[in-house]
Amino acid sequence: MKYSQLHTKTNKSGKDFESINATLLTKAGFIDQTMAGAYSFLPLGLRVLNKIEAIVRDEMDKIGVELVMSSLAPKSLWEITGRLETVDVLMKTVGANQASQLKSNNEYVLNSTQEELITPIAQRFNTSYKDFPFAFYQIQAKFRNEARAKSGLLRGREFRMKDLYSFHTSETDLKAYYEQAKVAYTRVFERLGLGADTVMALASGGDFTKDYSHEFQTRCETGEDILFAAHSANIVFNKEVAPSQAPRLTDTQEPREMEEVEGTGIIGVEALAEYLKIPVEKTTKTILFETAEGNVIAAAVRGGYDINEEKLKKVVGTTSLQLASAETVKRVTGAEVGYAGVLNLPSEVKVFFDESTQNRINFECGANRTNYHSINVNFGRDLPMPEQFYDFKTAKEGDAYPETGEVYEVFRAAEVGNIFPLNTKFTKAFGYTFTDEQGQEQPVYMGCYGIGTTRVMGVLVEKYHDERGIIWPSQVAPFAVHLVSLKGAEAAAQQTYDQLQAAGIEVLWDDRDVSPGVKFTDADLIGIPVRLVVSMKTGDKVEWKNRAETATELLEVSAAIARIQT
RNA sequence: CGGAGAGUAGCGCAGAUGGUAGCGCGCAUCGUUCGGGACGAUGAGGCCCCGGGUUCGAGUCCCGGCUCUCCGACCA
Repeated sequence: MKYSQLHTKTNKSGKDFESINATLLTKAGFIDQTMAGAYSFLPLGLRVLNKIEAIVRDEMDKIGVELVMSSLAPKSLWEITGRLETVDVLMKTVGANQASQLKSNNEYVLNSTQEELITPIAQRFNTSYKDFPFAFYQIQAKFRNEARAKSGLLRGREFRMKDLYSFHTSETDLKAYYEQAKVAYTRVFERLGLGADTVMALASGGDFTKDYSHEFQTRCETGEDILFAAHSANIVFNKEVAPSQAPRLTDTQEPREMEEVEGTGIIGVEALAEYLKIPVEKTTKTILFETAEGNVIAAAVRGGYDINEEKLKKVVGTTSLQLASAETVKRVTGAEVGYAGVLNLPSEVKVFFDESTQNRINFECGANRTNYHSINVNFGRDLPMPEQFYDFKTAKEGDAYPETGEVYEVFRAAEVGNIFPLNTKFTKAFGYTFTDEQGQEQPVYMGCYGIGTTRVMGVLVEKYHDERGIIWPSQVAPFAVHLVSLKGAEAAAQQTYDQLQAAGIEVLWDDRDVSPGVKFTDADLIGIPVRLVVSMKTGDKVEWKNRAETATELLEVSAAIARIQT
């Protein structure tokens, strides 16, 4: 293709976005921002997206069959699963109103994922055990009304995703397929050029599943997720679920007499530690929650840590936790919010201690008295030694994996894929059962598997660029060759272009009448792997340069073609 | 959803204290250039985000919207 036929162009004096992928892809003419979180894919960008999706499609065809579902759904489908209310990023239309010319009063959903559509489709055609297992997938735009779209293609309101759904007669079969899907995903990311930096991490299944979900995460400084890797155990956790062991304290102080000290208006462990002139680790953060069952519980972590409510829920054994209201705090502790401690709480308030609170001598905690803090508190003297210490803090750098004691490697990553064992969550909602060999109705098990193809494109740019522009891995590059012709070599360029095309090589020919410098800087910005220059200097040969390198060499056109084809 | 900033030519921006809009890039024409963002000359291009208000007069001041960007919260 000739550059002049793209009808888009680079804009090197354009605005720098905060994210590298949005800046480079916009300046180089791959995408155009319509609004926050929504982008048009221009001719160059579409070519890259198509290549990414072709790789995904090729691997998915091995484990499923492709279809495409409607993006629009009636809200009734989403009411069946209850997700109309629980998915807060769901895009919903409003019904006809006085300001609208719509005759229909229907309300619609723009699907954020398509369990609500695929489950009835699967059900219609597959109700015998003989039909199982099977999987459908599609690649299509998804809509999520993110509160804040950001980071270019990494977090959009409209984005493209490959979503695959598998159906099984048993949890065992689902698990077996799930492992196959992991293998297929690993191959996809290898082929996309992200293999070396992509790991599988355990993450929260959210509303989808009580089990862990599995995320495919690519190391990336601008990624939104923080991962904790325990290499000795070959396991990686998303920060949201990482079990953690705080660095052990070796305290040799002599126990001192407990006392209450005034600290009017001092709230928060940092300020408190400074005020009391003690290390933050000696302070204790005590938070009161109300459980789904209506009980009030107290959770204590050592200063410097945050409470991870998901982890705490599992420890407490409840389905939801809500921060206790100011009134409840006052009723239970007798003090205003900010002075809750673990001493002298009413017996009906169960206290949970995080393991980070152990091995401390003379620690601090709230006095359950407004404006007062207790210091020189010791287990076994001022309050009984807890029967058990738990782990419900949010892991932080320096913490260890409890199973092995290995200090985690902590790094940022971007989520490029996510797979969930849904089990019967959706099939139950739709009453989807199959008939087994004995003629009995049995529940259908289900899994779902996503890859954000537009996000992958953003991640690729985040990882593969330099100060001059993008450096596409060849398997996803919009073209294999960027042919640059300089003044006076028009005929030779045309001939080279024809030869490349005849050889079936995807070539972008910069046929514009602009100065050499403009063409070279644009070629670097666009990032096609191989640049071939034809000029008066090169005669009947072409100059070869790899985008990622500075060295050039002069080659016969046929030799260049042969090299590209291998 | 909390906090901060912004909206002026296709793009990026400047326009104290109110007086009828400018720069760079890009675009058009001509000429000179031509291996790492060339140069000169000429020219086209504006509902200054929208709606109210104050004023003789508003891009500028006031009120109300909308949109975008950034930080944080959230993120199946």
